[in-house]
Amino acid sequence: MKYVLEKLVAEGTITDPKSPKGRLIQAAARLFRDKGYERTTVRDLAAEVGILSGSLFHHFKNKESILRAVMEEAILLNTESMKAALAEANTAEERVLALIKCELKSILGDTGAAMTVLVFEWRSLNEDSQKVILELRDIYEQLWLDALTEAKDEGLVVIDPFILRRLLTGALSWTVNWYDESGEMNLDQLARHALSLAIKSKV
Amino acid sequence: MKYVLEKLVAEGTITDPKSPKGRLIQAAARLFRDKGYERTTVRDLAAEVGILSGSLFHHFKNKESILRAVMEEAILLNTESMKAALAEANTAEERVLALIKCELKSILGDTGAAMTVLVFEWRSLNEDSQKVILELRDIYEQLWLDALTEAKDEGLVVIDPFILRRLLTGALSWTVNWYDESGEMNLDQLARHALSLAIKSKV
Amino acid sequence: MKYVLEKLVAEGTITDPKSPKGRLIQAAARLFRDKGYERTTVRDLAAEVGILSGSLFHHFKNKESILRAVMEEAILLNTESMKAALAEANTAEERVLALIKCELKSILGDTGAAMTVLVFEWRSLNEDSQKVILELRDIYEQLWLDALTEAKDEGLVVIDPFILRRLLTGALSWTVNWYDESGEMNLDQLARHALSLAIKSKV
Amino acid sequence: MKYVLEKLVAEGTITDPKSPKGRLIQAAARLFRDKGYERTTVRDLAAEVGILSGSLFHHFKNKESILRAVMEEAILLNTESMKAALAEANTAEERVLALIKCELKSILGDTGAAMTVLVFEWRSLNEDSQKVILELRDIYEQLWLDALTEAKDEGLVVIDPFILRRLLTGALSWTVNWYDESGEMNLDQLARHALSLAIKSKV
DNA sequence: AATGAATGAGTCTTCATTCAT
DNA sequence: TATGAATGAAGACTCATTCAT
Repeated sequence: MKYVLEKLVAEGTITDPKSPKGRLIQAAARLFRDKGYERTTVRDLAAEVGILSGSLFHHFKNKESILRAVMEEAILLNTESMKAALAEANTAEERVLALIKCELKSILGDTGAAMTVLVFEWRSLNEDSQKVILELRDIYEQLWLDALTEAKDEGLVVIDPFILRRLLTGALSWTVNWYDESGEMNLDQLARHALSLAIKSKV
Repeated sequence: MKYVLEKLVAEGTITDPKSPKGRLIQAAARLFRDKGYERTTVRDLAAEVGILSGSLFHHFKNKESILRAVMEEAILLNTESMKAALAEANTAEERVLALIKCELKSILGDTGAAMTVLVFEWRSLNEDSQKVILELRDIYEQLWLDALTEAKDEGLVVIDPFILRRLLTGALSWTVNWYDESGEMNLDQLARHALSLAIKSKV
Repeated sequence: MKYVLEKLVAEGTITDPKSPKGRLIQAAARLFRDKGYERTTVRDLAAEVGILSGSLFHHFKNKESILRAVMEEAILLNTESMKAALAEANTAEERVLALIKCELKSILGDTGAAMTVLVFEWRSLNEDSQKVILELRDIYEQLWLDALTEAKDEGLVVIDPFILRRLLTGALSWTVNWYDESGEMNLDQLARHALSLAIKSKV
Repeated sequence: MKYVLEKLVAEGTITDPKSPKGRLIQAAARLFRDKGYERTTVRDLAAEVGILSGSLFHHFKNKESILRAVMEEAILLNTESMKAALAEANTAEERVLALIKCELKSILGDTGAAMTVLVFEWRSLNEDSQKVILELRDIYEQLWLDALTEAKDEGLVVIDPFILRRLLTGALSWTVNWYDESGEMNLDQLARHALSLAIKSKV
């Protein structure tokens, strides 16, 4: 899975997380999640990576473009991760489970901060940025819709895939507010619980 | 159901929505949802109810206390509505459905803006306010837990009620982002879809 | 000495300190001294006498006129007290001592707050008010100058009465910052110390 | 005497009066004296040194810290000046005279505005700042007390040095309200008049 | 006389952004 | 690239004053 990140960095699709700019994006994701975009000052951001606020504007045009980068790179990375995971799954049910796991990982793992920001700070994006992110989001969502439609065709799912996806989106993204990875339920188990909501399988 | 609101107003538990202060709370809920708490200025709030910004501070100590009132009154009202709905349900399954309907109404109906604010602007609340709201929230959540535990005992639910509630919380609150009441699915149908995720009934 | 106050109240020269308006003036003197004129709000003033801020403006045209009343009445009262004290003194030295005592009483006694305000909040007075107070002050100061000039003529004082008065003004008014009436030095002793600075007598 | 200032600037104890920050402190002293701390806006301050109000907060955390700097630097400078003056005096009487001259210079000369502010705006300082200034003041006052005690021991002074100092403090600081350096009495003569109040010498 | 909601100008302070070095 | 002083618009909040009741 690490390959995905490396590949995207090599391609130039996303910023190397070890570069100054990459570290800034990561710090921003964390700060925006913890304090909110509006309450995070460019001074906070700069301090987090050890530069002064003025220097930030050598990397980004303005504050909003940092927010956009946070969101953009998170989606790009997670879309690619999903494709990789789907490629290794063999049945419809496996594919849905793979997507659930992948989404949970993106929400609860390294890109968690960015994913939370994606949900919570959407309004802070200007219209142009929203449009760009929305397009990326569509690609991502299409992977889900394809898998759920397949499951429906096989009788694993009873309700409309479109509605199911939306109920699942909420259920999964909300986990960030309660799931504790150091608790007794691991991420795989959580994924199976979620799957049990979505699918009537023999599990 | 209107009785619930009237009763609470009469008690003095929540502000009369037709009073200046009540209209301010409603306007604030809408504005905070649409623009975010930080991006909403006190001038915006005042303009919305036709007063000047300084006059706001006759009703509320500061901006944050408006946010708190929005959240507080929404929870109080919805808790009471839930109790009323539960009182009319006769079986465990009916009770779960009643709760789902009630929560959907609170999210998609009149208090929808306030409920969204409750989720999205939590961080803008100071610690004291958070504590107060958290206590109100506990009362509300206990109603859910009781109903789901009962359903589990009757074999209608397979996963831990605690986890189920949390998955449902996410699924239901997310509806605000996609459900269109003027579409072909009415709120009752949406509630039944959601119920089908939670419960293995003969439905 | 109480007669002086009663006489002035009876004449209508100063406000009865037991009337609402009179209590307001006294409260204002205290508040203006303790917090400063600017930092004292009309709400503070109103609260101190148990009314609401709006009601204040039935007694006084505006905040500044309260300040002016505080100063005006303090000078009027103290001027009258001085005249009474001078009338009872028989020698030049006694007269100077009488003035010192009288001024110390005005600074350290009931009108102390007002006298402090007179010194510290002078700039908060508008030009017209300043002119009015200045005229009252001139009358008061003439009493001093007459007594010191007489003492000079008798050889009790060596330096220019004008300069001496000014040095004394500072020395006496500053006592408000350090003199403690519950300490071991009483006001009479303090007055004699001050006299010893001013006069070369056989004391 | 100029050496004292230069030394303190070199040490970093006080701000260079020619630096932007130093000019701000001087302008603040003047403005605070003339209009009062509360009535002086940060815009006034900024305008006085030719910057915009926002830029002020690069030099000072807030308005109050400007007030504190005004007071702090004035005391530090005057304490040092006093030490230098004392070092050049040879008798007890000379030392008292040196202190009087020094204090008059501080009140009527370059630091006059700051010294006035020190007296008149004390209440506008927050508790912490008051504590800091009070400690500096103690050092300064000890120099006075030592000199007066010595004079008392030599029989030049009859009253308690502590009380004498306080009477003198008032007399000297009040000069700011009346002494006119362009008048016929120069500062040396004024100092001798003040000395004559304090000391029974052969003068 | 008293009330108290409303006014609206004014305050300090914050902060993204710029730019000469 | 980095700095950091300066900008200037905008924000929350305060407060003396007014006025209908």
